Amino acid sequence: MHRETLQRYMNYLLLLTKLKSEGRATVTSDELAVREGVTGSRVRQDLSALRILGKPRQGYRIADLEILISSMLDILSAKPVALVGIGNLGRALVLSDIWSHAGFDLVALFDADPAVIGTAVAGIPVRDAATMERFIQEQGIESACLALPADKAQAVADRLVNAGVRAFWNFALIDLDVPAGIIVENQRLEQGLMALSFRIAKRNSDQARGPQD
Amino acid sequence: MHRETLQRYMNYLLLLTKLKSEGRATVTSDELAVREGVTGSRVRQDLSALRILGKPRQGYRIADLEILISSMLDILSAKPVALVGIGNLGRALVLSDIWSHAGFDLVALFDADPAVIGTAVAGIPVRDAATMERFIQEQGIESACLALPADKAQAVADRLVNAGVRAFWNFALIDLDVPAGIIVENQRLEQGLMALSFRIAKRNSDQARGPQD
DNA sequence: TAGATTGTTAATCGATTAACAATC
DNA sequence: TAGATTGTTAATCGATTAACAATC
Repeated sequence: MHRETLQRYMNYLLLLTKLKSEGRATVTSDELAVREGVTGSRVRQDLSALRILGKPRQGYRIADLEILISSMLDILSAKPVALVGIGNLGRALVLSDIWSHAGFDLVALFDADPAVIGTAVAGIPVRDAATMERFIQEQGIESACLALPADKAQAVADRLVNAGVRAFWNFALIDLDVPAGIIVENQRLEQGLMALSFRIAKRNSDQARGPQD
Repeated sequence: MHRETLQRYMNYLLLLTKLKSEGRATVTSDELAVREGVTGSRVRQDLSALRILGKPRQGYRIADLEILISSMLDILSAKPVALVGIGNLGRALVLSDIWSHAGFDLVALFDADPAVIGTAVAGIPVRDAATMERFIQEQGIESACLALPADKAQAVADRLVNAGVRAFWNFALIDLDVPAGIIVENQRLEQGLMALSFRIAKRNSDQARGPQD
């Protein structure tokens, strides 16, 4: 599946939650389309691909859509995940409520700093990174979030792969080198900011040229 | 410009930095293509669109590429930007080195919590959010990063727009309502994690079915 | 019933790849 | 020179839109 398509499904889900909070029970393809900047045709094809059926004159049932898109994304289950690196970013992530929304259950925190080992964040104890492999193996944890500096990420990733981790959510600005079959989802904050820079430059030059062009 | 294309330019830039650190001075379109998972043809078209010229048998000069892609993204200048919300996420962002890499200069921090007002992060003083509008106006700041809870983001965005801010990097999980011409770049951490969930589910089902399919 | 909206096929559009003469 | 690689045009491919019969 194309990344744009996946993005679209996630945006549908976001819109559905909003519509539901407004008390709506059904939604038409054109409504979703307008908010997503695409045609109703595209939406109907997306939903059709998921075997979701609507009814003429009524549209689609929001509750059905939510369940089917969620199950496609596999965010209804709760996959155990460990987070390594209890710095400011790590803490922010631990304290957020994104884990359950995205189909994960944050079960373990690790850091190498004696000052934070033994403390707890959001009720989850911070364990000594030296004990990482053993815990990961015993618990059968297959996903990990790396909230570490770039110079430490590769070494930690190597250890985690050896312990059985098969999927990473990586915040370090580095291309991790992992064996085939291991998934790395890079969260490059820098790129969001660069994209903003580009969009500002483009808007300013467009406005300078005038709207006729 | 399509979002995928913009992404590609940013990835080229990342690869160039890496190649330069390895002592390379030139790079061919096929080299960039392989690392980006695209054909040399696509790379040559991307670079051609930027009026970047290579030389047969040698490829492109890395130094030239870096400057031209950077100037297209407008990350060579230093646009002043303010950050609102000195929580864990805000601190992590302030302490990162992404601002200058992406063409921004972080010049002001704001928070409403008396406990942090008057303190400093990375040498930058945290100001009272009550004085936000005045400072933004006086300094002519046109960009802002929102590292706030979703329920406070809209109100702060409204105030900032009134004070002259015309571009937002938004971490709050909310669709900001802003006037036409104001740019909002949403950094949805949740979506990265959902994408990981989907990729894991897909890999696991692919492996279960076997590689023949 | 009448008509709004679906589900699906065909048409369009744009992005990507292929091809190859030009050239360093 | 010979040949690797560019720059660019044509071909292909896939995503998006348009169209419309089916239907609730």
